[in-house]
Amino acid sequence: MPTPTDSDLPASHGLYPIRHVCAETGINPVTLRAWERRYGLIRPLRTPKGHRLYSAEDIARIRRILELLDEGVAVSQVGRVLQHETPAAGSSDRDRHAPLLLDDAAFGTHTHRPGGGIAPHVLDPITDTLLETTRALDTVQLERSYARLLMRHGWEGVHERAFLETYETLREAARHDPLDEARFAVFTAWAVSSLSDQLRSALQLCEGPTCPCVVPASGHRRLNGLLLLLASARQGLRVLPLQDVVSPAAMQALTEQLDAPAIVVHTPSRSLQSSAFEGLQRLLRADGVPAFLAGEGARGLADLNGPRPLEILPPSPLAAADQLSRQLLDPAER
Amino acid sequence: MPTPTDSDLPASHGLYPIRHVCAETGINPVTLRAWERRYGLIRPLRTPKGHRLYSAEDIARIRRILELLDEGVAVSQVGRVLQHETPAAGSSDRDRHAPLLLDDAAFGTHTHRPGGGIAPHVLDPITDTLLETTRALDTVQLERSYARLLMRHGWEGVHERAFLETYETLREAARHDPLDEARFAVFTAWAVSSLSDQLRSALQLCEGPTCPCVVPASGHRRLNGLLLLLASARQGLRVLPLQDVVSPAAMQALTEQLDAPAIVVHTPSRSLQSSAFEGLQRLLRADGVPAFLAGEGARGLADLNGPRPLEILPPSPLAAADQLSRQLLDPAER
DNA sequence: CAGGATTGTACAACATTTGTACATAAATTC
DNA sequence: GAATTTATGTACAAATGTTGTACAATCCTG
Repeated sequence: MPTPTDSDLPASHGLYPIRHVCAETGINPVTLRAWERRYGLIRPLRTPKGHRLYSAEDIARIRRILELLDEGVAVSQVGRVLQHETPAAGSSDRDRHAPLLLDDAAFGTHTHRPGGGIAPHVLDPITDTLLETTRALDTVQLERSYARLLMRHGWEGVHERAFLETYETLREAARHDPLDEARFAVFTAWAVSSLSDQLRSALQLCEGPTCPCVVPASGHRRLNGLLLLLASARQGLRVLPLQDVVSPAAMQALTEQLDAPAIVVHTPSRSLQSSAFEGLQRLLRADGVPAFLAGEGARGLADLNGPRPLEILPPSPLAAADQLSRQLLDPAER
Repeated sequence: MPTPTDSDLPASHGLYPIRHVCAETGINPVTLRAWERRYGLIRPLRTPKGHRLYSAEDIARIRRILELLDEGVAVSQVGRVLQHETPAAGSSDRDRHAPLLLDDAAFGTHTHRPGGGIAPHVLDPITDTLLETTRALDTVQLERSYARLLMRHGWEGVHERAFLETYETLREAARHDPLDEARFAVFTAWAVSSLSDQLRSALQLCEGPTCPCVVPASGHRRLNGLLLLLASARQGLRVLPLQDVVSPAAMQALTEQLDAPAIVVHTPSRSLQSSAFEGLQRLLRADGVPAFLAGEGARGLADLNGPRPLEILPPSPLAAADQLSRQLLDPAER
């Protein structure tokens, strides 16, 4: 067994003690340890007694860190950058340079990997991307992927079809595999939050009369409702989102108070507690401003006869939004 | 349609502190902050402690702003121009740069609104403001008011008490008056959306292991759950929000896949369909990583004996988040 | 020209970041 | 076994940031 040469490096193993690394890079050992402790920037191997052993890659990584620092990146953020620079490196590497504690297991390698998992290729390529990214269960990654898709294909391009298609595909897959169920849950949560967010932004730019919209609070129609709201708001229609559990009385009061020109009601899921469902029926049957019926089940609700004018919107959220805004917005302002 | 630059978004995912941005662009940090405060020209990300982090895009945007200023455009108008220039690129971006706050305009210490105050002053003044604003049923205004409160009292100041107090007050009022029910619905919808949005932003800065959190999908505990998630994320804990309808199997799969150090379960509403409720019980009874129980009813769930370690969190969402992050995050000098 | 809004900057009071120092214990080297 | 190096935890301090408030110089506008 060759003893490590005294003065210099045990280069035979390619592993260097901290003193060598510091001499090489000019960093104070204390700093190097602080980086490791605080940000997990480098995670050297250890001797059985705990002494650090840096590999050549570690040193290269440190050099890269110095570059980034020089560039002005905050030390606390360097880790994130590096993580994105070396996404596909072997998972062992990833473990080693993870932030402080353990790290997440998978994260979206997301290079077009047609050999991949769940999705057959009949699907829209956009859907494919979304699905692929969702597999990693990393919402931040999902966010990025989504932003990129938006940039490439435009809002309509992504939401015309792919968005709901992704949702449905995942929903289907969720039936068979618990992990897919988890993916479905994560995607749904993210989607709802993202759409709500966009809705809020879009509404800031809307003017004109407010139009209360009753949309499903839960269930698989929820995204449809949100898409309808968002698409309408993007056209400039100032919608006011309400969940389908509001009482008819509240809706009436609201409509009056706001002097709303119309209300929109999205078909609720069948599973909705019948009390709420009946509430909606009662609302529609009551007198008042015109009501627009959205969603696949709209036709079924249109039979109610009452004094309130009812109008059926197309099943596609985007198309429905088009028609809505066409009828409710003053053409002069657009 | 060929995309002009199909190159991926920012090659550098670096996030820069304000000092670097200022050195780079020559703007006084004070000015940069004033632009943000007054016109929302750039809305950088924030570290959990509130330090600004500018992305490469942000810097590019600042350069563009300087160009416009040079062209003679008024600072106050730059936002409008930019918004027009960048039409449909991710709406979330639009939100990030939306104008929001007022400035030096001395908004009085909220003594009396000329519109006639109804709320008795036993309530927190912050609550009072929120209630007052909610009366108008205008979410955009609510947004502004909220932003102002945040500025004045800080996030904790607003959410420690006032936020939920407002919610409960409205919920109570909703029982008696349809219009108040409508207000309650509007406030809730807005609150959920706002908190979700903040959560998404906060998560972008979180590192470390992902911690799945089961929170109520609906009902009056929903905001509690969201607050817990958000407060935790603000401390740097990378939570993964899941609604309380996920199956135990999915949770197990998820936990394994992510190699999560623990799971968090917020007490569901009693009204939760018993199947889902039992699912949670089953999940808690199963073997696995430690589970933290949050919410007022946590104590009631802790009796289950199973192999999984259970720990009860304080009922206040903020306090719970504190404890959570203290136990799950690396104790390195925070 | 007076009164008001715009807009860049200054300052105070306080919090965070981050490199480094120190004390103590343990390992390594000679 | 003495001298040196390292690990770990705690602690600091200087630089940097943050918010709220204030103010002066401009620029409008009637």
